[in-house]
Parts: sequence; C-alpha cells; structure tokens
Amino acid sequence: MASPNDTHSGHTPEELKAAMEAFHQRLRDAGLKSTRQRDVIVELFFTLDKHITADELLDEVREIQPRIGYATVYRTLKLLVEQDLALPKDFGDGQTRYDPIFDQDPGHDHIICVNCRKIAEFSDDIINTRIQEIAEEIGFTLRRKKLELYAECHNPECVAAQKDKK
Amino acid sequence: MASPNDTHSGHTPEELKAAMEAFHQRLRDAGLKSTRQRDVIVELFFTLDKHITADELLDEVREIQPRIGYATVYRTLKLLVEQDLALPKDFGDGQTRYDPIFDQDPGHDHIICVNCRKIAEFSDDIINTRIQEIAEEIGFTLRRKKLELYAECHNPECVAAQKDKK
DNA sequence: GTATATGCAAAGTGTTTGCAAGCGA
DNA sequence: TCGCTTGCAAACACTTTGCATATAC
Repeated sequence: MASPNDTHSGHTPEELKAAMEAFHQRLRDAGLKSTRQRDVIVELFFTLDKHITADELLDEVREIQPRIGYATVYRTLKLLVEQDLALPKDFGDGQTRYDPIFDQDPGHDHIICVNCRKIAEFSDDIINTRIQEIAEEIGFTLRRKKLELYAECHNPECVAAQKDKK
Repeated sequence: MASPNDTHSGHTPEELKAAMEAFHQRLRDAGLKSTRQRDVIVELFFTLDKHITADELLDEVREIQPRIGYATVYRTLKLLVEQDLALPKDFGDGQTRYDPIFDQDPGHDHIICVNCRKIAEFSDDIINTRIQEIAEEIGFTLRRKKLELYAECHNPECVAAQKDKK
C-alpha cells in the first residue's frame, strides 16, 4: 500500500557512511580523484537528503568552504548522476532538483500541491510492480521511472489561501 | 492492460475542430483576442499532435507565416498551458516539450530509451486507478500526473549501437 | 478608440565550458 | 610529475520581457 512520508525519512549515519564509501569507490573505479570540495558537496548532499537545487546546495556548501564555485557544484552533481548516486528531477519551476540515491533505495515518488507547492513523498508496490510489467510488455528494460502527481492538498492553510484568491 | 502506441494515435478532424473551438472559447472567456498568429500556432500544435518543442513548432509555423517570432510561439504555448490545452513535459534534454490535451483525453505516459532517446507511449488503467487511490489516501485531490519510464529499448539498431560503444 | 498582441532585440535564468593555476595520486 | 580539479569568468541554450507598432474587438 501507499506509504506517505511527509517528512523525509532520514537516513541513518550508517547509510550516510555507506553512501560516501560508494562515492569514493566509484571515483576510484573511474580513475577520478577525491578532493576536499567533492567530499564537502557530496556529504552535504546526502546529509540534507532532499530534492535540492544546485543553488541551494551551493549555499550550504559555502558555509563550510566559502570559496567553492558553482561550477564545482554543478560538476559534482553531474558526476553523482552519472554514477547513479543522484537522480535529477524537474518539477516545472525552471530549476533541476537532485535526489540522493542510497544503496538499494527502491525510490520514492512525489506528489506536489499545485497551489502551495508543498511536496510529499510516497512509494507504492502495486505501481512499482505494474510499471515493471508494462516496460517488459512494450519491449524495454526498465532503468528508472519518474512519477509525479500534481494535486491540491487539503491543508487548511492552503485551502483557505485558495478561497481568498477568488 | 497497457496499450503501447509507438506512433501517435492521431486525432480525428472532429477532435481537432473541437480543440480549436475550445481554444477560441477560452480566449473569449478570458477577454483575449483571436489572432491570425495564434490560430496558426494552435492549429499546427494540435495537428502535429506530438511532444513538440517551442523551437520545432516555430519551424513549422514559419512555413506558413514566416514572420512569426519565437516570442509569439512561447507566449502562445504558455497561454495553452494556462488554459489546460497543453501539458509541458521535461525529458531531461534541456528543452520543454508540449503535449496537446484534447477534450477528455485521459492522457498517456511515456517510455524513453536512455540510449537512442526514442519515445513510446502507453496508457494503463491499473496505474491510473491506483494513482487516484493514492492521492486520496494521502489527502490530495489529483489534478494531473507525470509518469515517465526511462529504459533500454530492444530495437536491434539501438542494441548494436550500444555494443559498439563498449 | 482602446486594450491586447506582435515582432524584434535585449535581458534573464539556469547550466556548461575554456583556461590558467592548483592539487591529489 | 602528470593529469584530474578548481575557480573564475565567459559562453551557452532556452525562455521571458520591454517597447514601439500593429491589430482585433
């Protein structure tokens, strides 16, 4: 069944450590270097653990290493995406957001309120299973999916704000 | 069950006419004007009936009205989106694509080959129903969904091209 | 007649790239 | 050392906006 999680589930320190290790391993495998900047960016990225924009991440990163440039953040995010450690998302507001992928993370989906822009997450086995079947039926091997629901939330504040508008 | 449709289903002339009428009606309702340019753009948009980019649409439009500028195309597409006659899509290649919405169109979803970028469409009732249920369970009223599957297609050409790469 | 729409060019926005200097393996 | 990385600024690609002119209602 659907398991909504409004707040981000929050990964344990062990999972964070595993993610960092995975990152370093992939760097080595690809013959790339581990640097102070990359570590700061990636660790923050996994720690914050939310659909973050490059810009937001840069802000956080600069609190620790003020001289890091946006190019480095963009390049690191691109690297994470290539290594399947991050998933780019586009919710239609012009900026790409990135979701960290923890090992074996089955992935969650999003439901976005079209009014207040609040984002909730959910994960549903029926859908996940069905999607897999469909890809096979059509003759594809599924790699990943993107499922976003745009809806109106029933949050009293949001409902009231909508009423006022009219 | 899933009904894949590689080629676009193609809407009948009646549906096209209905879409144009809907467009004109919404213009009137909003106190906006019907112009030669808008008609050309919107008619082509519904006729071509595919996830088109602003750029591609402009090319087509200019074959009929060479002096139309891209600003007009962008503005018209934005108008269509506001009027729920078009749906913006982002497949991650940097450009926004737009899908026409025909009246009562239940909407289709996309499966995109991560290698050759070929896009196929499908529609599945199990998923559509389940999505509706989930939104309700979480306390949202569903407005629209975005479902994209990224996968590897089994097209011989594509498979071969991938092998050559390695 | 008047408010909206157009075409053009210029400005914006988010993201990528070129390059000299810096740094990790 | 040697090649990958960084920071900066400039370049980019797509989209939006300002403004004078044109046009629909």
